[in-house]
Amino acid sequence: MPFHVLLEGMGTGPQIPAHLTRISISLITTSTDLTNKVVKGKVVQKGPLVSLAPDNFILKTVIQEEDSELNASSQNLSINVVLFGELAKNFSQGVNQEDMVVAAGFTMSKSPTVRKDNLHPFNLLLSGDDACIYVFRPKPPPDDRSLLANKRSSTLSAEVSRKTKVPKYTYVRLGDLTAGSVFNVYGVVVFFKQPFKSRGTDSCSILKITDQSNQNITCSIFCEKLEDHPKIFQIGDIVRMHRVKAQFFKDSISLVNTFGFSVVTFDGTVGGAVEPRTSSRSFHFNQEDRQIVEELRSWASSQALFPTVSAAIHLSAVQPKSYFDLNCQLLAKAPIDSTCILLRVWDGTRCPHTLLKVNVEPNVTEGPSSFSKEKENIIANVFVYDNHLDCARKLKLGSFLRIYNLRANPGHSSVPGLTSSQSVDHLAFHLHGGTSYGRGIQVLPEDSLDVQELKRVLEAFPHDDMNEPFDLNDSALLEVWSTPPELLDGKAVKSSTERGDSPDMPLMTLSELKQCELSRVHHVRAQLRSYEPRRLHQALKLYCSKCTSMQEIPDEELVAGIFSEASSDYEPCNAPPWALLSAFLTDSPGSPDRALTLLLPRQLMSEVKTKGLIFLMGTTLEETYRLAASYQNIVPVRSSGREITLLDLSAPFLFRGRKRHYGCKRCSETVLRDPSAEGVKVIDEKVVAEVLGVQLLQCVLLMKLELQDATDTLEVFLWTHAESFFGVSAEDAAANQEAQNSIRQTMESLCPPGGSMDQHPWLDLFLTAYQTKDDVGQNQTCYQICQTTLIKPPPQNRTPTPPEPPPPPSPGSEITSAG
DNA sequence: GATTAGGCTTTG
Repeated sequence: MPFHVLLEGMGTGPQIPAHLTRISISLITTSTDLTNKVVKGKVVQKGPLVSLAPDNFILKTVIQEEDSELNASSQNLSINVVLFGELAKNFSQGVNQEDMVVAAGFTMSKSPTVRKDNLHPFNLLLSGDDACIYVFRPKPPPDDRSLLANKRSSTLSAEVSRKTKVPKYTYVRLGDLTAGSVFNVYGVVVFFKQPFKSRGTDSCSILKITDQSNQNITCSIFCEKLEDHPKIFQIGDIVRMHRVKAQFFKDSISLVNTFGFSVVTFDGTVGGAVEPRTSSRSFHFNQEDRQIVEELRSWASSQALFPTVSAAIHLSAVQPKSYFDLNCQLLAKAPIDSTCILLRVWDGTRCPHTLLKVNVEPNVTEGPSSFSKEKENIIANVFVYDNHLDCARKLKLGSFLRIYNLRANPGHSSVPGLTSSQSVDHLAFHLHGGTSYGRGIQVLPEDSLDVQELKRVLEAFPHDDMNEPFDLNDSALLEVWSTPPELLDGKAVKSSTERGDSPDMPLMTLSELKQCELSRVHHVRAQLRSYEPRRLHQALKLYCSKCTSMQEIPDEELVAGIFSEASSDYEPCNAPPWALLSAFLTDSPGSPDRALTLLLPRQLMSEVKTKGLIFLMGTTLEETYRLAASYQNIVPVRSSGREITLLDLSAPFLFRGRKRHYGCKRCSETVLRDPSAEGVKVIDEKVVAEVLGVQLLQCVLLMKLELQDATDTLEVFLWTHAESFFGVSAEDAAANQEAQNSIRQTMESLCPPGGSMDQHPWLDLFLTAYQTKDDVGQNQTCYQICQTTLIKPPPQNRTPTPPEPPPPPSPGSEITSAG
């Protein structure tokens, strides 16, 4: 188990093995022997958990060594730690900022961000079975002694509890409650009300729960903080509450939370994952709890306690005048008046009834003020009233919501702030004031099934380039970029731009731009002060248009490892009927004999070198590269059992000349099939990907530039328009030296190394602005270069750059580097 | 170790 919670001052429980010795972070160098070494430090920064593929995560954190007796110097006491896989997930869930941790089983790599973050020149990498994190926790209060467990990790808590004495919680059936006493209970939610502000100091949630004793018990939960309330999303959810007091009210027993109260919620779906939802920093959960949840689920499903059909429906199923729950994504919002906010949402389905259009001033709209026509047609306008305003204001654009007890209202007469007259059968949606019927809004967690389903549907909708240049969510983008720490926890907010429709877009200074509203294209003239990454290969990323994830190009070593592992695992296997198998032994010097196998699709054999494709098994990465010079398409394969399969998708699935093509691990379902399908004239990467069930990753360029004019400096991204900016495709840049040289020369001409700013040419650029928000609601504005094409001067015209800006260029296609 | 509310039969 790579992740342990240690309880301070306790002699029992997991311990750091005695053979491990601690070294100071400051002493880590390439020549340090890392065998059996650990480092200890306090978590001073914790980045978000970034999902690279299902069950493959990455997380970056910074730890700082605190005690000075170990330090040889006070230099380099803080170090970036990158965690992979399950460990990253456990860390994300179980470790908080300020926690003291010990890392073991790490490897090192050079820190690419050392110049920027001034941290240790190396990063610690924690991946694989040897990697391990120990977390120190203060001794728990007597009441919860030994009950610490890691959030959401039942196996972990089981591990911890086996080794420590656990005074068990006992749970009482709802039929056995007696007034005046405090109990721990489990129950199935049959009714709930979102938390609302009470007249006292707290918010109040009302829920009604039941269990096998068939009692319906009303619970009033008072908590000051919203996050401490039960995280109930729907009827049928299961709650576990500790320390609730039973009391009589109106001839029946009800429950109220009391001191030390805690609550954990589970989805009620039979057979679903038992994932605890809670804000508790520590709680305990073991096999017995899992069993209780599963018993309650199956009991509830046999009882017809509530309609099996969820109250949540898609917009496509909405009936006028009905009440329903809606799972949706928030695209924009605008205040209407002091009692009403407009939320613009979609769920990717088309309502059969025409949706009401609402005209709102663009300058009061948060998010894009308009979308493409097609998208507008499926966006629902939701008017949110009164007590729900507080919650609505806090919602972040892009978040996934469940809106409870929404009313589909025909006509516009009841809609405030409208001037346009619209036909009465246009539907508007209202979340009325009050909390009856569970009315309210919940933000759905990203990992919920509802959100996963929503994302699937929304991704199928054609992307709206005009308004959403960033298909990728910003937090993933920022993470790929090793962004400054202040942005690391930034949550994604929908981005927006509009094409500037004025042919004479006014030029503005950078400082004016910073004051300016979003949702516009801006025209600036500036010099390039610096850029990142300095090494071009680091600017190349792989982007999946399906799941919109962005990832690094796997490094050579990793890929070579996959090849060598695959070739050493060779077993004799059967050729599929559509291919000829041809195997021979290779005895390249210095390596043991290996079987090298060619698999030739029969139909393509005659032209295998010209337009064909071969499957290759048993070669090293280097051999594959060499062979790729002679064959049009090479798909590396391996034996698995007696079958032939593709390699792990961390490796390229296809070599085409000097180009390598990668597939998305998350979105591909690979299968080995005959590529020589009838009617295919040219076999290219798209055809091969399609046949093999691979979701092709697109090679993209991503750079960060620092601009400067007389008034200010500004950091901007160059991404979606990078290829047209350089006039070079990212794919070419990945495969061909000439293309790389061209980009490098361009960057050097815009930002001459070692030159003074006088030698940096002035650039006319169009920029789009978009916004991210951090957890405390602070706005972060980001910029991207758009619609700007670099026009290179003819080579004979290599004169020094004029210090004065060039004359204004024609719009749309922009100039300019005179250097 | 007080207080809050104690579902609902909808409405802009």
